[in-house]
Amino acid sequence: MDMKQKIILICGPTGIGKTHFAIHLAQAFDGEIIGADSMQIYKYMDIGTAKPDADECRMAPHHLIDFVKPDQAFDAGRYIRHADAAIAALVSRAKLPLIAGGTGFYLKALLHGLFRERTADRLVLDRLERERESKGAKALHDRLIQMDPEAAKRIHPNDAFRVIRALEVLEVTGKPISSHQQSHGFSEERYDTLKFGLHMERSLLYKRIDLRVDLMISQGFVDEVKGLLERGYSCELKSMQSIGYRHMCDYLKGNLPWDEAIRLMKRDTRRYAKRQFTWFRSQKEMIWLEPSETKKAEQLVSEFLSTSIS
RNA sequence: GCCCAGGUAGCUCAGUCGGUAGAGCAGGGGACUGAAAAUCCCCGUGUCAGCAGUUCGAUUCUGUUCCUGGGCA
Repeated sequence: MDMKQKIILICGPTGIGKTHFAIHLAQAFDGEIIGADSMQIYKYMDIGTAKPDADECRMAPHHLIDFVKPDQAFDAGRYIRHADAAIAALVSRAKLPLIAGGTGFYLKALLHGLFRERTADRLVLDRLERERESKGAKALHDRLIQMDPEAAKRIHPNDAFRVIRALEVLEVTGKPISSHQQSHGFSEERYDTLKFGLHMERSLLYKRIDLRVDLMISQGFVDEVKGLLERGYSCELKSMQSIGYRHMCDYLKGNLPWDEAIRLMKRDTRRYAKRQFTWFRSQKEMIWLEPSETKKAEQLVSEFLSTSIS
């Protein structure tokens, strides 16, 4: 029988201390860390994404970080392929893979796969997007009601992003997205996973977030964003529309006064952390720990590694 | 000490010609199948500062106490 590869997963909201926690386990179990973060993948975006620094990378090697240019397309499907390869490479060197990150969708995709092997059709998406601009989101949703009532029921008319995707899938594959989703159902278990979710009192986390934003500023975050613009990476890029980067763009373009830019950057980071909690809370078999409970985590990892699948 | 203006949601305030109240911001909950740090949905009970009085009924009127800000001494 084929045994699924054992991996450790560490997730939690931004700023809670995933990196530190993961490094601790990596050192304790001869492991290496594979990031699961949709923004830390980008080169030149270091301060604002809170990438692990040189010291931290020395303490434990990190993978899937800092390897994509800010204007290159990336998505969950590509993430799976890279992560699978990284896991296989670690296993071949007898290293324990520790997946650490805050992008819930990437983690879910890695653990359960996605319903189809092809990437979204950019041309079709763009055409639908233009149609939304001229006819409105409601018109697209009305069409979805006709063509895929099942999906239309689950997607809110205002969520143009998902309405467009559903129409694109229908057009490109000839099958409604709802039937793809139904037959896939995230039922596949691609790895044997021990899942840690880090949590702490909300007000405490928010204080840490506010402090971390101030720290980013003192580390030269504004210059980092200026540097990106000088390299030709515009504010319209998806990567540059992320938290912090979009706020600095607005400040540099004169759309926001400094204090307001900082205030909004902190607020939006807090809201992001809240959304991450919502995402991770709904995941099954999550072991919730405080970031300081590394001893307990070690114990659980030991037990996990000593049991074989039967 | 005196005079004036206030004390209403976590914050800034609106309002009730007497029938127990609502905006913005902050915040909370949720969704999520190849753009996910994105995208989208839902959520406002709070001794209307305390006490007493008038009234069928007071957060609203009256008195008084306390607190805050400003002015005069």
